[in-house]
Amino acid sequence: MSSENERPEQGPTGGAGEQLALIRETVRKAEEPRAKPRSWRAAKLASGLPVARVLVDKGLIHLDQFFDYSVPEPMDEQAQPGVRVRVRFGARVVRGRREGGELHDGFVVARLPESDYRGPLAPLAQVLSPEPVLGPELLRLCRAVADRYAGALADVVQLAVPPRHARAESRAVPQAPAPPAKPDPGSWARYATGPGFLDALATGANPRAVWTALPGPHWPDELARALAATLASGRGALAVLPDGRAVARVDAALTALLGEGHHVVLTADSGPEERYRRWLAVNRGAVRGVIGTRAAMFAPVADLGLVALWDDGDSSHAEPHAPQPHARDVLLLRATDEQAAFLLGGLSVTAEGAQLVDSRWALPLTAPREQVRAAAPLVRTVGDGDQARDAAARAARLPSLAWQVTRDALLRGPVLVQVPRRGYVPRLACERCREPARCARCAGPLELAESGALHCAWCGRPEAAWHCRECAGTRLRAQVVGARRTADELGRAFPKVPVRTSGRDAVLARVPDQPALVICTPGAEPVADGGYAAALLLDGWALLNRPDLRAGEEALRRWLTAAALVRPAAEGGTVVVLAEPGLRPVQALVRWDPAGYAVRELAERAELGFPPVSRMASVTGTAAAVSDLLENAQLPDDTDRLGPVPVPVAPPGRPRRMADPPPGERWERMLLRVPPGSGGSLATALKTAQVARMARKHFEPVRVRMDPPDIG
DNA sequence: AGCACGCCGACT
DNA sequence: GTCGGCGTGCTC
Repeated sequence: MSSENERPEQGPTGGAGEQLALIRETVRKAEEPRAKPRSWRAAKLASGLPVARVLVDKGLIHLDQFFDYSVPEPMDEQAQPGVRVRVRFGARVVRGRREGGELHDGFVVARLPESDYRGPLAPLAQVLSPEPVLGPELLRLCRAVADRYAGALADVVQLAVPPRHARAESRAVPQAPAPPAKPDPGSWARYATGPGFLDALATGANPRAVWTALPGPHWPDELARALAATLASGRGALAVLPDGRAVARVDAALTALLGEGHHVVLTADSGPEERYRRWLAVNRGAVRGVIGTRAAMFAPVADLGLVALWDDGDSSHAEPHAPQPHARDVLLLRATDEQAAFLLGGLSVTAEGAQLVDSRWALPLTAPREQVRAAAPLVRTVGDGDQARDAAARAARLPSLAWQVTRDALLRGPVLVQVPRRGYVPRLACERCREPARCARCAGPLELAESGALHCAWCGRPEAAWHCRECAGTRLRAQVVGARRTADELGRAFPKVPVRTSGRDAVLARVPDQPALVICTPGAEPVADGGYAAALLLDGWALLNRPDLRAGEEALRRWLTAAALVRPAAEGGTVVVLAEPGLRPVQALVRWDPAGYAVRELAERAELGFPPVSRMASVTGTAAAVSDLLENAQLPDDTDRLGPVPVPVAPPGRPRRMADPPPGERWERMLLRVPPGSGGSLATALKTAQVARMARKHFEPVRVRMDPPDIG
């Protein structure tokens, strides 16, 4: 959209002099040193479509407007829709004399015969490159994502189009290979509708499925076969995975299936030039298969036939940059808009996945029960009350069952031990009565430092002599212990067994098929060649006690991820989870029924009016700013307003984040909730009100966020 | 956002 | 007279 200013047309005030400065640069660049036009319009312009509509990268992006520029004749051919350009922006009249503004980067979004802007158009300053990097299809996707998230188009474009690298552009890309042959179903045969799904992809149809993958090592190959089947139809295929290790596994599987040349990998760790080179190969249509991490969700695959997303519950699928689009939503938009097949796969199922099935938008792609039984390990639970009788088990802080399983399994292969990540360590509590340990001064939660010293997590005050307020007990209970301590203690308990760790800063991809204790935090589990003999899931208490809507779903997801690396029960594979057996996520793990869990989770959320059945938005800022925005927003009639609640300030020690109020300011947050189907109008209303606020120059900031992730 | 305009009161 | 507060409008 261009602005619709109805200002009276500016007359030819001031004559040639005032425009001269403005056109000088363009004229020089266009190598027309003699041109002396009396106005911008009079410059030698492209004859057919002399106007370029431009998305200007910086400045005013909140207003989400395009700006029209004239196209100097020498740029006519190159200034096609999608190319990067430089324009002068912010020009103004200073004492009756126009001064050219700053140079900004932008993208041509359209060429037009004329502009609806009633004023003189400035010329494009430069075509940076003739490469059409923001083609009509990608632009439409960015627009749809911006609308869905009440965000600005330019913000989304910045996520979708990688930074330019001139050297990569100058290199030719190889010719696109002929479509490969249709792959065999392989282990898809284990799923009732698996081979049929591949057939549909290969014949050019657009099936949509929510796939509950069987545990074990086969899912990367199965995902690769779905991509290959789509490529066999002559169409493009895109798969988004949560991290580089998962990408590497699918890449290896697809390369084994098709060889080189049919696909590229788009991840951050290939470096900016190489990544841009691959992205260009996709954009130019030379490669039709893409496997990548989050940013690849925007990959401009030509003639897209399939979008696939693996493990949509993983938090890395949520883009951290504004407007924080989620890969699942972006791919859903693409499947609908670009009429592609859709495959949402994972070892677990999110409530969102269950909703796609519930609404009949997608079909479930699951294996029959006997296949699940054949592939899954035996899962045993250990409740909180079980005490270790064995002295060695006590020393390792393990219940006897966990101890026995570990000892037996270590004779047959590696044992995976999943421990909570730092930061997930729950609060300390009184050993006797379980009352949470609180700071005597500010009632903040107490924390145990690595040194063993006790201090308050809010005010930082060291606590030298804690005693329980309820029962006057003096002993604390650390419900879970950190990775390092667990590693130390297990190592001492099994002195002949090597201990390996895999965590945030040093993630192991694989471990060999030999007895070893493999200690890891959730998400960093190495794959064991031949499968683990057993797994201990020690973080149940920590995962399930978080005050989060998704705590149960997330706990189950992490357990399934670890447990799926264990050998099937028939081969002795055993999983021990330390959590109360009566809890729903624990039962779902024991029965290995992630889809059933998700269905119940969805039903419960529907009943409580929670997302994803209802849609929500959060509005954060000072009380005055929040109420101003909401008063002026045309919210849907059935909007439910929850709050406001005060936004907590950043605790001392933690660096201030964007979502934290600035020091000394008090922010509050309103939650808005709408019934199913009204999410779009809620986003539109908030966006419109936000734009109006900006234009009115009320610039006390208000943060608008669709689908906020952290609702309690 | 960022910057120049203009309309007000207080000053050399 | 003239300097400078900040409220307002504009950017193709």
